[in-house]
Amino acid sequence: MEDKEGSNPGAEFTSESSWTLSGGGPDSVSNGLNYFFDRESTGILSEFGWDLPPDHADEFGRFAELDRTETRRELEGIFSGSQSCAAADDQVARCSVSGTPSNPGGPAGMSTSNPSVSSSSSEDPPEKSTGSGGKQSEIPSKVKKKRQKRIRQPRFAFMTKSEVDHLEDGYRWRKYGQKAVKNSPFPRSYYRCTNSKCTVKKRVERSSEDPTIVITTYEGQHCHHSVAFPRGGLISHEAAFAGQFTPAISQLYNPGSQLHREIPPSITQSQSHSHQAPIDVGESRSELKPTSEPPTDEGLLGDIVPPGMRNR
DNA sequence: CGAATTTGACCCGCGC
DNA sequence: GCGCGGGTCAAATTCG
Repeated sequence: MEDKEGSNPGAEFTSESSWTLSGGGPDSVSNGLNYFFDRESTGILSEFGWDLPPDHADEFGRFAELDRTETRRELEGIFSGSQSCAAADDQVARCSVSGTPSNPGGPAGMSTSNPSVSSSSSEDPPEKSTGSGGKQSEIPSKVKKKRQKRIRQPRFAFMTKSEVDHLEDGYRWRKYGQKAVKNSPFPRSYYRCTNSKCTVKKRVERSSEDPTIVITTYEGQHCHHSVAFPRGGLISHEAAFAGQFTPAISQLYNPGSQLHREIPPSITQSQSHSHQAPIDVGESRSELKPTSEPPTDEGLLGDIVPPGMRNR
């Protein structure tokens, strides 16, 4: 079986190591590592709840809100056609966030407005957790209970060059499903945060195009601390994050700007991976394009604070 | 023994 | 309206 992600407590999980995606890994896969950010990814951060200065947000705010349909389609499109992503540039990946269908305010709202919004979209789903939606086996196959409508929450996908599927991100996840992915020999795994109050989910799959690339998609925001970062550290992490991020961003877009909030869920992993990058889940495949000149900052995303911590 | 994972079935939404 | 594929559930199984 596989080692459970996040199963290892923060003990050996220094904020630095855990959130560092740079290919620092002992066995980083040969090629380069690091990851790259581009406009989209930054926008995503914002969309996902990481506040970016307005100007920045605006600058990177090309993340149009997507209605559920688009969202889903884009997302699926990207994944099913992950080739596009991977193909874009074997070294580059991107991320994106999809809008929250049920949330009129849309992702944008939650992003820059206020910290507490984190729950705005990620909380409403009374749909699950309680299993409300669903038990079906317990009912006669003929009288199955209808599930509640699925409520999509903002998503944030990352492409990571890694040999392991399970990337440490400081949270504990419970696998609740696995599905074969069309056009891909690799299955997609579904995980849910083990925190009962947390509705965050994530999907993990490998790119059919490049098996070394792991695509991790997060949905929702954590409402608790990560295992890796039991408490505090927010400031420092923030600072660190901003400090490390800004350069990269400014490098590409607008110097002087800085991130204000934490980082998205997971972007980490402790094992072998050579690089990771966010994927724009909300963008159409056709728009996926490699970043012109990806920064090679190894610490680019080191020291990140998961969204969930922002509420602290 | 409790927790996590596996796995098949079922539901839902979308495209045709 | 139908079929397909994604996403989720939960019983069974495995693991610590």
